[in-house]
Amino acid sequence: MLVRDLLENHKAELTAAERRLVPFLRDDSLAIELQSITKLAEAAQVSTPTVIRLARKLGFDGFPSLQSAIRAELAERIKQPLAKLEARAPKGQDDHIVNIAAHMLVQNVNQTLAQLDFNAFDEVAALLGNSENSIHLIGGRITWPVAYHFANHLGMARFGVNLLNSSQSAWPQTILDMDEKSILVVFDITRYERMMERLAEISAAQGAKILLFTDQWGSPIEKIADYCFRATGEAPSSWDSTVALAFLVETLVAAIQNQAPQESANRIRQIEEMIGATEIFRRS
Amino acid sequence: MLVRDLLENHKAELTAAERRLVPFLRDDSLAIELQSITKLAEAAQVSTPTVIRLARKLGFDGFPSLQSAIRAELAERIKQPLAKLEARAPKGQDDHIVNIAAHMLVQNVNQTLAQLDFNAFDEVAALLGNSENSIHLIGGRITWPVAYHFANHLGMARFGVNLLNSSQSAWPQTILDMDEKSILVVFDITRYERMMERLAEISAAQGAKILLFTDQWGSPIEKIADYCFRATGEAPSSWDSTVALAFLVETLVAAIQNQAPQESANRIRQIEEMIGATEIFRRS
DNA sequence: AAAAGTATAAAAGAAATTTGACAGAAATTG
DNA sequence: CAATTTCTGTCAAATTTCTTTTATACTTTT
Repeated sequence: MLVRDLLENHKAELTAAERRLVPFLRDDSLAIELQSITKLAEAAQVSTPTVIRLARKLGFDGFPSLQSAIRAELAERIKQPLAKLEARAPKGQDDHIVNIAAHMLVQNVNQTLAQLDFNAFDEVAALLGNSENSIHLIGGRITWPVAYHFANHLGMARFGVNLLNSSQSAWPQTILDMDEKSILVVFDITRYERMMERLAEISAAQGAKILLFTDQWGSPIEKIADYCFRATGEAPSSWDSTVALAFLVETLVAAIQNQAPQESANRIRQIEEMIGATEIFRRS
Repeated sequence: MLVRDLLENHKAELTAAERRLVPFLRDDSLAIELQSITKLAEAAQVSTPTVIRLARKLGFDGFPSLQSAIRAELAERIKQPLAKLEARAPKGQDDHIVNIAAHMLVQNVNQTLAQLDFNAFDEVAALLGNSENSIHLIGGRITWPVAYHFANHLGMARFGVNLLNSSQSAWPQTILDMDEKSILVVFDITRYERMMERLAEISAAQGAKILLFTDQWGSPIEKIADYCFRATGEAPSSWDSTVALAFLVETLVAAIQNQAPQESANRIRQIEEMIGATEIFRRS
């Protein structure tokens, strides 16, 4: 039962001083601001014993219990930027791995969004969309497919996209080309790979901008990265999920495309034509 | 100056354990929930002295100062009545592309789950987990990274996983090897690729089982596939999202691992040891 | 091998809560 | 209107909880 409802249920028993407290318990921002019983009492112009007496009347142990109940409710309310997934496995299969995974997915994306700096996101989209900059991408053991996916779509939107090979022998010539007009996009999640850190350091020294995609723990590359996005990757297996990373990447692609819808459309038409020409693909 | 900015400014000085704390300081709901330094430390899996060191590094007296700064900011943000419910994306950014994309993601996964045959899912997991079967994977222009991702994880769980190259010159020898003990995993979304259909037909003729991952419209390969999963891929760009596909794939990996947790654990340990031996990766 | 970083645990310190006693105010009642 | 009851605030002391310090051992990195 929510604290609001408790207040409603007990309103008949409340005394004048206690009623003065009610608005302070119902207002979210005040609940956050007024951390101690003393501050709350002062704000509501009552005494601290009155606060405790009210908490007891509502059925709590004392003030801390009441306060943590309020906070838990507030946190729960703020927590859901994403709608919960609806689908369920039939017949009491609530604990089917698919449902567990779906649950984790929502959590991962929620947490990723919670940490996302929208301004940085927009800046990065602008940076990557600007074809004066050359883009180099590198992924790790697990994240390489995501880097490929990103490179694939970036390549459809613009020129100058280069996916680095996982074998380091091909790196030197790429590094040589890096300058202030270069962006190195690094995907680095646990277990963080030392060579990627080196690559980032060297590239940064050449003047390249570093854009890092990492996990909830944060790669050491964060220290030198110009932009950094963390994507939570909890999974019901021993390995980390890269779904939230893929989500970020696809959304960046969408943002870039939306920046220059006209150019984008042109380029897509050209690609489509080329696909038709090479006849690799089936119609429709 | 906001705590977020302080974190950004000091990110170069932060150590690994301190970085682990960052998401907990940036996420609103966590800031509300985690009241004491002890709970925060436990949640972020660091020690309480680490929390205090970070607080000092950011310029605060101690943990309480840091915490009240965070709460003050949060209260300020929540205060604006309009933004009350969505404290996340500030100032009417409801239509920010990230929010739209998140919305679409949920829809995609919901639709994918609604269409998912749980029995088929379990059967496929058993099939793929059985190391008597050899597995061949093929992906298309857009879906190749997902195929790679799947192959990557399957390869960590078992032997006999073979990712087919996108260039068809290498296909014949693979096709030759296919028999009743073979499984061909095909990723085929619009624009459906004719060569993949051919490959599936030939493989089926050889006796191989066909497992198809496709989009909401359904690839023509569905006709000959033994198992078929549809993953919806609406995206706020001109291209389709493969996030729901990646979700299915990762969940299958989890299901396979859960079938034989012991073997899995052994294999993982071996992999970890090998990683240590080759010294490619940084510890922890 | 040395240095930096980190966890643990115990102890000290600080802050907040709670208690209890009491007195004054307000409301109620006869 | 006076007596009574209830409510409330003040204050100080007791208690509890939380934070901070310190020292040590262990791990990781250089």
